[in-house]
Amino acid sequence: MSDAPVLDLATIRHGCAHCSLQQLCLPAGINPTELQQLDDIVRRRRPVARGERLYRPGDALTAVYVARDGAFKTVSISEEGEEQVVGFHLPGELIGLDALGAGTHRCEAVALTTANVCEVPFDQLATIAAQLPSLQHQLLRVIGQSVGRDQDHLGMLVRRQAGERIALFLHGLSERYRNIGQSATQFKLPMSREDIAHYLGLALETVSRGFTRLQEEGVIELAGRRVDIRNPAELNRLAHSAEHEEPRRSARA
Amino acid sequence: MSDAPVLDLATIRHGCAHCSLQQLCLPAGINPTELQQLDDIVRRRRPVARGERLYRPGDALTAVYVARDGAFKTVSISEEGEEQVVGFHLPGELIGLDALGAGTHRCEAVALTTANVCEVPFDQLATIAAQLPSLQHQLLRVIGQSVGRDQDHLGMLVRRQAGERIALFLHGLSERYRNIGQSATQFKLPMSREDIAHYLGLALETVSRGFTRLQEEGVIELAGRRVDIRNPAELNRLAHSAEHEEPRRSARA
DNA sequence: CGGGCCTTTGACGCTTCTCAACGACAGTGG
DNA sequence: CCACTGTCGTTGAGAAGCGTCAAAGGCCCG
Repeated sequence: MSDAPVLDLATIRHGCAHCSLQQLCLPAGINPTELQQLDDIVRRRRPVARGERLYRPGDALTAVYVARDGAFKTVSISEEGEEQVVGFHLPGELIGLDALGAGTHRCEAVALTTANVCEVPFDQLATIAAQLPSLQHQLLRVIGQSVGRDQDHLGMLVRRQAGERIALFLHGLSERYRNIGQSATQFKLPMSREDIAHYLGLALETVSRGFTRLQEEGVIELAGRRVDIRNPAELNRLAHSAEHEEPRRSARA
Repeated sequence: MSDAPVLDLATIRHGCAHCSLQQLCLPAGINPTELQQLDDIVRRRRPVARGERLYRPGDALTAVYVARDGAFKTVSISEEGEEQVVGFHLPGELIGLDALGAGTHRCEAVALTTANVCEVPFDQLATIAAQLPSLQHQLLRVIGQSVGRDQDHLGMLVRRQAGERIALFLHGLSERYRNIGQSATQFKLPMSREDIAHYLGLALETVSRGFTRLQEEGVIELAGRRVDIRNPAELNRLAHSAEHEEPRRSARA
């Protein structure tokens, strides 16, 4: 009783003011006194276990969520029971916006790893956002960024072939890790090949083959879910230009 | 000079209070006195010609737009110059949210037909939304609906084959026309086959073949861009279940 | 009435899906 | 400590859907 896990308490006690994600999350750009108001409504939850859900399809919109660490996927289930992965969510990226339209969630949000999550009651967030222009502004910005990621996602799916989608996926993930201050070249994929397939609109075998091919070409090094990007320039090239083009002589020519 | 086109003036003078889209647009659910505040900032523009753009990629976010009639597409251009149609926008659906994240537009918004547009200066909208909780609420709702349409779009692209995507597209369009009080079974497509292809992630020839096939099966009647949905139940079935399944005996069995 | 754009249709090749089996790895229990 | 079992990932072979190229027909607008 007297000694709960040290790390958890430390994390939980720290408010937004001490959070390393502060500048990427809702608090970005709002001043200290305003921050306190936001902080007051944020609930910091105990770790969420891998596979746990923050909400399910049909649940009423009660809160939006942000992971402080770990990763989530949001999934919509088609009528035939097939999973469609709508998005992956790294620390600092808002989760739960799928309920903004109808007031109930369209997706479910599943933890891909053990994760610590901040829960922001939505009504209260809307209320104080109305009082704090900078928070309102930031809320819209964060929503907009989420829309932007969805559009990037769309861009991966339309008229791109498998290898290109996979390069784009790795490249995007790499950028997002860089953004939150982690290594952009070495990381562990929090999601399975199947999740990636359902995200990219491919068969999981195709994803696996694509990874293998990138490894054979020396672009990445794979060990299960560990990825090491050996040739970021080439990955970038594969992601942004047609694949059939022959490899360039020099990296930047 | 003294007599401008009658219809335009009539439309322009009518404020939100007299607009048939009132309940689908930003004013939904807000009271008459509040409506006036919103109305005061809305600029109603002269008709926009087919092919005209409301904004281009890189433009600063100055306003969001709603068509009162006509239709728009939002397009993002890939580095290779290929068009990707991000969305189609019917009357009452907000246009311009792609700039929420970064403050500059990612897409361009092109009129597919001659159209009348309301332009809502974004800063002013944010300001009065902070003062009017019901408007703030509705703004978030409308943004959420837009996110929802994007997710529906995503759902069309992932692991669905051509015929299914096309059925889904027609079905969704039909629903949206119904929503704005137009016929759900007979309408003129405002966009070209190529636009549809770029929206569905298919080759335009594949779209054309898909339409032809639906016509051969008696599901729709085609005459250029005029569509008549003869068998909505079957269209619905094609859109929501696997295509390979043999046709059902009765409509609801 | 002419021109250009949009749409349709055909034939062929390739990417990717499907089905199937095997291999790697981690957690579990003996 | 090791065998066991289930999940996950890899690899192979064959089929099929779709993209590509090509050409002709139709519609709208000037």
